[in-house]
Amino acid sequence: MKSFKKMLVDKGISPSMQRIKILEYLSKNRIHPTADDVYRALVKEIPTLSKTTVYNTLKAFTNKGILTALSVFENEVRYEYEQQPHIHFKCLKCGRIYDINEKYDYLNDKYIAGHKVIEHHVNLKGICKNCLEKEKEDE
Amino acid sequence: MKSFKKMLVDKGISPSMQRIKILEYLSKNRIHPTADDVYRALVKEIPTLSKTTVYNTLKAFTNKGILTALSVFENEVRYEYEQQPHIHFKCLKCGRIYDINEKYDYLNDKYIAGHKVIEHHVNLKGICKNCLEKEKEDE
DNA sequence: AACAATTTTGTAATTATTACAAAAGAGTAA
DNA sequence: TTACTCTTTTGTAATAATTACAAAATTGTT
Repeated sequence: MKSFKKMLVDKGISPSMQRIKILEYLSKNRIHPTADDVYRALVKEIPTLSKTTVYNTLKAFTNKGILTALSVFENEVRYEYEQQPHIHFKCLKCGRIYDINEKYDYLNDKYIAGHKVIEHHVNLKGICKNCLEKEKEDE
Repeated sequence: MKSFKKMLVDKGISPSMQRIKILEYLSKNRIHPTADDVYRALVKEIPTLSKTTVYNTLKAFTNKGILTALSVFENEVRYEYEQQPHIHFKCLKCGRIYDINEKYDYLNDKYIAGHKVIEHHVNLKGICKNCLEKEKEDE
């Protein structure tokens, strides 16, 4: 597996310690964290870490296509490690965001009503499996 | 056509002047406005209007299903007058949001990976027809 | 070691939104 | 009309996410 360091170099980003740690965190914690989540997790290891660094780094990674920024119905941005396009499901009860790897017809690079599509996001909202089961138990 | 006043009464919302004007604005301006857009447009007519009223009213209307709240890739909420489910397209160049009435397989009320779907949003990002044409002209 | 370029840090500012209590308005019964 | 209650609106202050920006630290190079 390609090291995070090498990955950054390949993308033309100089691999500082902070940047490597942030990338590593996103790769190992597939929980769609906010910038603040990333900061709170890493400041334990890097006590001098600054939020501005986190914001700058997440933005830079997103621009380079290393991460994807999500707006799943909330007014805070969440990030995820780049992977195959997939569906996001947000539970209205517990707030968790699930990845759903169902097939759908990607419109990326296609034209629709004359508009050129670059990104195609599918966001679902509802009650997740866990919460549905809990509801049943409570009956 | 049902009056805005009657529409509110039917939904169990007492039809104050502010509420009627806000609903009327959303109905007549299908531009996916933010709360601030609504405020700035209406404060001309209603100089005493408060932003809190706008926020409260938009939230109440959304809860009653009169409006839909969108998070189309930005960290600000936009609102639209309730209508058939449709696709949203956000232009990366001009920032405009277009409604696209293409057919797609609505997952509402269905189950996917055991999760119950209540809302299904499709958000596209790209370059809109207008901006594509302008790009061509500039060549 | 000295220098230049890059990166990180910390603080202040900005923006969207919410909390909350006082003021205003509307409806109703005496 | 007046008194009373309930609802809605208003205005201000607080919160939360994000950005701006300049100083400090780090890195690589001569």
